Amino acid sequence: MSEEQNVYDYRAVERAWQERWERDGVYATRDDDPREKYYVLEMLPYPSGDLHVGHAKNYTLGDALARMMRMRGYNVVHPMGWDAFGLPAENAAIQRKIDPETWTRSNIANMERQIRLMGTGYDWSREFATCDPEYYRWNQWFFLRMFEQGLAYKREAPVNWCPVDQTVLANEQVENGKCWRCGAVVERRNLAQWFFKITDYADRLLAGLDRLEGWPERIKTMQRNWIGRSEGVTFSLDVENVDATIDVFTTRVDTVFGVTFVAVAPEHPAVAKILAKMPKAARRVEEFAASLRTKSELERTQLMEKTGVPTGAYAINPFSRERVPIWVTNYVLAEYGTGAVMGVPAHDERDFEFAQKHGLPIAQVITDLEETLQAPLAEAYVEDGKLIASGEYTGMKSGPARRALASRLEAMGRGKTTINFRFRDWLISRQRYWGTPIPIVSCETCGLVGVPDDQLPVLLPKTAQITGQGSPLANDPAFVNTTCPKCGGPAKRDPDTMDTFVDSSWYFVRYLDPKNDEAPFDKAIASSWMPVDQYIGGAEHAVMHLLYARFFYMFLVDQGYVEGDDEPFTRLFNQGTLIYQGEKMSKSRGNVVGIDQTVENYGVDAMRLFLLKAAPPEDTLDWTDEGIVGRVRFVSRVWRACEPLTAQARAVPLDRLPEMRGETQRALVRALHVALESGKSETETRRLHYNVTTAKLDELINGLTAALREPGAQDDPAVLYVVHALPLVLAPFAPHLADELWSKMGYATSVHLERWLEPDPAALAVDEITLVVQVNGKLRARITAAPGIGEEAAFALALQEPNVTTQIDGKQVRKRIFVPDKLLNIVAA
RNA sequence: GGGCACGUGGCGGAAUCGGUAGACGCGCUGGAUUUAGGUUCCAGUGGGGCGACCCAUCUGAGUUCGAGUCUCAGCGUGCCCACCA
Repeated sequence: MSEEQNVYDYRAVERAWQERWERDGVYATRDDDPREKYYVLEMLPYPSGDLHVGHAKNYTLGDALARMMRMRGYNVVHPMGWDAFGLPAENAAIQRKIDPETWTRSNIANMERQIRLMGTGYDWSREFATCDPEYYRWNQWFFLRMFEQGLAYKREAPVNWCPVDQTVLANEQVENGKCWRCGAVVERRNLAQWFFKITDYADRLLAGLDRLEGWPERIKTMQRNWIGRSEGVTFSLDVENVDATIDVFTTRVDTVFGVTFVAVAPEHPAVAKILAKMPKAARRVEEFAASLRTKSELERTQLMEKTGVPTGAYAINPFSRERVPIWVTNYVLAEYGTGAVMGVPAHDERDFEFAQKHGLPIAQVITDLEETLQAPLAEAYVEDGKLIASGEYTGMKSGPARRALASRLEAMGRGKTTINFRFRDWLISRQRYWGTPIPIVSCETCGLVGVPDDQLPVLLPKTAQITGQGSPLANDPAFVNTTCPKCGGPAKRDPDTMDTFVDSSWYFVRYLDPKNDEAPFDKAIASSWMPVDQYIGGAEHAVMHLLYARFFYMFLVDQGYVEGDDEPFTRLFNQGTLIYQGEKMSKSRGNVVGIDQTVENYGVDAMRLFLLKAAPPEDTLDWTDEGIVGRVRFVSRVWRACEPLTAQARAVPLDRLPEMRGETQRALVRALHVALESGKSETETRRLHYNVTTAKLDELINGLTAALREPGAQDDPAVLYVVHALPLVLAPFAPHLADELWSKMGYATSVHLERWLEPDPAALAVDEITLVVQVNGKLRARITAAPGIGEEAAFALALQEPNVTTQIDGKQVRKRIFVPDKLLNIVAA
């Protein structure tokens, strides 16, 4: 056979194996498999249209892990589906007059084709799209269960409104005051909306993080910051001559003697009562409030100076009995704490700035322990310290003073210790079409009534007009007008749809029983597979999806739908993003490298190997068109080295080490076992640094190529042993090449159903080691010795090295540090 | 402004425990094969020096027999949060 004919035809080989895997159901998973379960999951993709190599990076890592775990003897489930609801489909409908469903389904078809093209080993029998009525029916069903529990509720509140997308947004979906989707500046509006009471789970969501040892620390930190727990006290201040009290929350009650004003949000309920008694102030306060109402949250918080107007009323400090003015301000948020704060300019930066601007007194009541602080303060002193000018509490340190003052407030019946959270309930209603309809009917006599379970799903109406003007469901009388399930009278359907993050909050359980039409999933089946052992996805979901899904799953466990731990994702791996031409690869930047072209030009296995090899998976990866060439070379080298020997190789058994004639053979077999060891340890430690394992594969192929140059190599048992084993070690990373070689050896079943070889300590052992000799910590010689050489013998050998003797000549050996098989350090002076 | 992470050749990166810095790949240089180009194979490739050697992991201190790795300070980069009382 000439060299030219032995070219690896990756296009034909890869296509053939993908078809065969599909036909033979190689990646289908059974519930009754007795092996230990392992659930690998990549975050559900949104079907935007086309995959690029950034997606491929994500799926390749999950696939390599799934294949590795399967070969290590686990019953692996590795499903895939589609996060199919969402705004882009609706925007396509507005711009191109395409039905959102048609647009979405065709994107799914294309992306599924591309994922199959990548040879990723999913169990496609579990696939679904969240826009399937068979799926979103159960969103509605869970919504109703939450509604019954009071965990889903409707209330009017100031909410984030995106003027471009014409819908409200959850707090988590507002980034720097702008819409996470379109970037428009978000407005505040008072609207009646549906919420999930995620704040009921605040403590559990926090406590659970401490148990998630397999999560990146930074994601846990982000969730902790987002939840934002703070301990303090809430107490009430009387308002002079007005029948109202103002509650304030503070973490620094030790500064309470320094209160020189009270600041309230314009929306605070006490404001109206005060203005009724203060007609002179009413006009300026109302004007001020009106000027704020039209401002976006962004302008109100970030771009504006701290400002406010006095109400003319005074509050009484419960400790000092001092009268302090009540101001309406722009920097106190109605939605956080009590919507009012005690103003302590001396010890809070915001209050300091506000007091300076409005000429309010600054009363220092905390000093540093050395008492070096001089009044007047140039800036707020916000550290803990020692109380001064604080009545009977003067002289106490901040910590004890906080406890003493809190007890006193409780004794006075004026306050209590409080835990406050920064995050709010999850706003889940959207004034858009392409989502799960909220299964609630509003009846004039019965109020809000849940749609009965046997009438689910509430289907998205095909009749709705999607124009971008107003809410499509609200504008569709055929959908809205209905009868009340309770009294039968005329009623209206809720015109909103659910945030698509509801869809992705429990999909990972549905995969386990995807065809169930009597329940969202079978309890026993779901409980046997959950939790997800390894979840893989980007860090952009740290405080959205990953928080919502944890909350949702806690609810599922509480209600007994699933049994077991209430954390759904045991381990989380955050993939790094992909960089191309100096920028993050994305469709909107127009710098994407497509899957189809890459696979056509280089082959799937080369693409996978490059994505695994170029950087550790958590790092950002630079895609280079030159870099992948190295992997194409690797694939060809494997093929040229192994293919001619496939017929003979199978005769050399893999259950024991082969005959090894010399050091070349020992080194070659060792290189195989080093690669096996690397793959095993990267998987077991969950570090997943297969970039290192692929480097070991390079060394193995370099060794094999070198060994094949020696005469008689074609019949060398060590060479044939390595060739025989190679498909097994390649399988997780280059699955097509591995199966092709395996089948050429005469095996009838896929290599992916075989066991990964255990690295053999005997193969890894070396018969000589290099011992580093240092003098005073500096490298002076390397000596070759047998493993396990003793300190005295090593020292004797070291003294024969001229570089060592020169260095210690005329000095006294003070000390010797000996690390067996590694190093001898001679300390001489 | 706060928090977290990171800083190693021309480039991506390796060094999992404090113990040979730069594995492996890309690129580059030279050679063999080839009519030529490409492919493939071989050798070389951090800097300095003829040399035994010296210098080198952002900068500066420190701990240690020994520091890319630990500590402190500074500089730089990235990400997240940002009037949260």
